[in-house]
Amino acid sequence: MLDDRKIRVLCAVIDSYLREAEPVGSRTISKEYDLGVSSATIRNEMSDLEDLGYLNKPHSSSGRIPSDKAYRFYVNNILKAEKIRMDVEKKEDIKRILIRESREIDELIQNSAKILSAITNYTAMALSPQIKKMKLKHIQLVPIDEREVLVVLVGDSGIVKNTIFRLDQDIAYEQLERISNFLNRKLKGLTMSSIKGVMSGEIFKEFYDYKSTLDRIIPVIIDSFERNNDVEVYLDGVTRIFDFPEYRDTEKAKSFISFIEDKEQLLNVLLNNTLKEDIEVIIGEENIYDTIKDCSLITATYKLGDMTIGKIGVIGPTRMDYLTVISSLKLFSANLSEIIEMLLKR
Amino acid sequence: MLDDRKIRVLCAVIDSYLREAEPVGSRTISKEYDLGVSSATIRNEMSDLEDLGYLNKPHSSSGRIPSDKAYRFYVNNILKAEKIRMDVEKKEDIKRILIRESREIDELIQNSAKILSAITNYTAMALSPQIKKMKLKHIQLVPIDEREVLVVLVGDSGIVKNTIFRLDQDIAYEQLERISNFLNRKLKGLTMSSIKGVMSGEIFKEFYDYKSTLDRIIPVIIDSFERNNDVEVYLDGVTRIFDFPEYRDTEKAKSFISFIEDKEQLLNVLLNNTLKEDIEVIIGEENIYDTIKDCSLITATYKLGDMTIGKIGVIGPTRMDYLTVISSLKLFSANLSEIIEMLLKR
DNA sequence: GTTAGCACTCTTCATCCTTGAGTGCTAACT
DNA sequence: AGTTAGCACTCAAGGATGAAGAGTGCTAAC
Repeated sequence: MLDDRKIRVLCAVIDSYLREAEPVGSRTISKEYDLGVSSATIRNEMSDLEDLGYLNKPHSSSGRIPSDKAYRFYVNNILKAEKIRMDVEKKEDIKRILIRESREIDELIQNSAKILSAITNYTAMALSPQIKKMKLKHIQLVPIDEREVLVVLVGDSGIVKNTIFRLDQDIAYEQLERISNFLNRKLKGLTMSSIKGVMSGEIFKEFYDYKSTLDRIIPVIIDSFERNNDVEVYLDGVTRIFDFPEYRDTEKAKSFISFIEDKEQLLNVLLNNTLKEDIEVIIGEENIYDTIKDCSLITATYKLGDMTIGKIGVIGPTRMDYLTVISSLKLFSANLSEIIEMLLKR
Repeated sequence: MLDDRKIRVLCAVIDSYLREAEPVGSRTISKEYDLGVSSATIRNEMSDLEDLGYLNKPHSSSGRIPSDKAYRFYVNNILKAEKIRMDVEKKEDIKRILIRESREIDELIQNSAKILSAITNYTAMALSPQIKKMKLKHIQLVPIDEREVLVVLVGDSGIVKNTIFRLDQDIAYEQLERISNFLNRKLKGLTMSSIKGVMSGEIFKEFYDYKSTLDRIIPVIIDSFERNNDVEVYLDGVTRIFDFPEYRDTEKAKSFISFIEDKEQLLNVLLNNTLKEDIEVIIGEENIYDTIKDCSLITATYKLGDMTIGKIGVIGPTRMDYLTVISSLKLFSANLSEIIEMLLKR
């Protein structure tokens, strides 16, 4: 579709624009990029590229800037093909820092966002592990007093969730103990999200003696999962957006930050998409929210074993250093998965 | 020190400037505030007020704007004296909403910040209850497997803190059980912060049989308090700062948001100060951080019983609607204390 | 197909001027 | 002695103008 020279011109425009944040003229390219043709030829090529939708002009006598389509082409065809390989040394450096600074998983995720933002100079965000995907390692009912019971759920990633609930009738300590043991036997090893189905089903039949008690406790436990949408989103470097000339305008900065501050939208954006690819790049208009249609969002997943349990990503103007961001993210993706596994076996 | 007319002029300047955000001229005052004197007289008064440090001029031929000293005078002498009384109806409205929307304490605090920001149009922040001030209601050691133990601490406000720790030696279930009971007996009712002292002291003597086990467990529990500085800060309406003309400038907005985003600084500011007054007003230069020397910060406390356990506040430009903010905060302070008590007795 | 050359477009920036709001001072008034 | 009117002066804000510069698109020649 695009011949070789058009691609080289396009890449030159992108490269220049990524660095300078100014519309790129034909003369700039002919002087600074060794394409072996004159500015007039490049002018013609750029005109073609504009017709094809890869370049835009802010006004009739200005240089060109890359369109979303250009960035998409760049990411899919130029970057994917070549040179994104991991800098092993850098990876290990970061790994060392992360391990040194992080004692718990949430702290690890938060530190990752911090370092990622520092490395890339963009706003970074990271999702804490999703508890619904965890396997249950232990469940315990702890009596606090005659009327209060604490349900403690421990996941295999060491994440703990607890809920206190009150009963309208006393429960004997031994009874709780037996229910605790029973639930443990039945539920241990299941993923948190599958527990719901099991709980409402067979358990009652198998453990009929305690039906009246279970009747009261189980809804509480299920409810605790229902409400358990509290995946934490860690942000770092929010104000870096101000460093980009495209956000000099207060209105734009405001709408960006409003978006970032809205946890719900942020979760939608981070969780909505497929999780199929390890690295996902969403460019400008591809975003589902209008407020960030001039932003690009790049996310990577991290895993526990072979299960994807969380995400880490970067958001910034579409004029983004895709190469650096993507390679940084690959590195974080790998590191996080490794460190989490390590933390758990510690 | 200030005669009556000077005070009236000063109040007029403040009133006008709070509303218009523009330097106030003598003519404006003589026309819009019924002081019964001509603009020339007001001009003389304003000149005096400038000499006394209550007014400033952005440039030699502009109107005056109030200084920090003026706002301080206004808050201390004008507002304190009169008209800050609680709008009981409004208080009850808000109380109803808060109760309806909040099931847990943390949710309550977060919702409070949200509503406070919506009411005042400033950035609101709220501190979750400080766990160190809580009384311990229950402590439980839950065995997860042979080498792992979960320590669960339940505070009297229902806040739960847990830490998993690993032992280098197996512990029998019954032994844990007995330690658990023992710790409960010993520590229940103490404030979290006083536990540290007790733990490292007498316990060993009284329970010598378990010394070897306690030796390993206790440091972990203490450590969990040490690290337990994780008071949550909830923010809401961060981007409202953009609505104020004094923050049109991107640099200013950036430094404000950088400050707000830095949890550590924020905690310092919120916790550093005395807690003596129910309502605390910090104006401009009185702030300890340079980045917010053109902001005012108004905070209120909320209590559990007679113990102050948290704070809620508002931050914005020194040109702030002190009256509205202070009366709103009084109302939230009262509501929060009442609702928390209610939630706990539920 | 490529290139040089040129007319044309459009933004940016500096300069200049006008306008208007506001002050400070002085002299007259009560 | 305090108050006021009047006036000269200052300064910021806004609009108009014009030159400079970057860039394009087209044409004609290579």
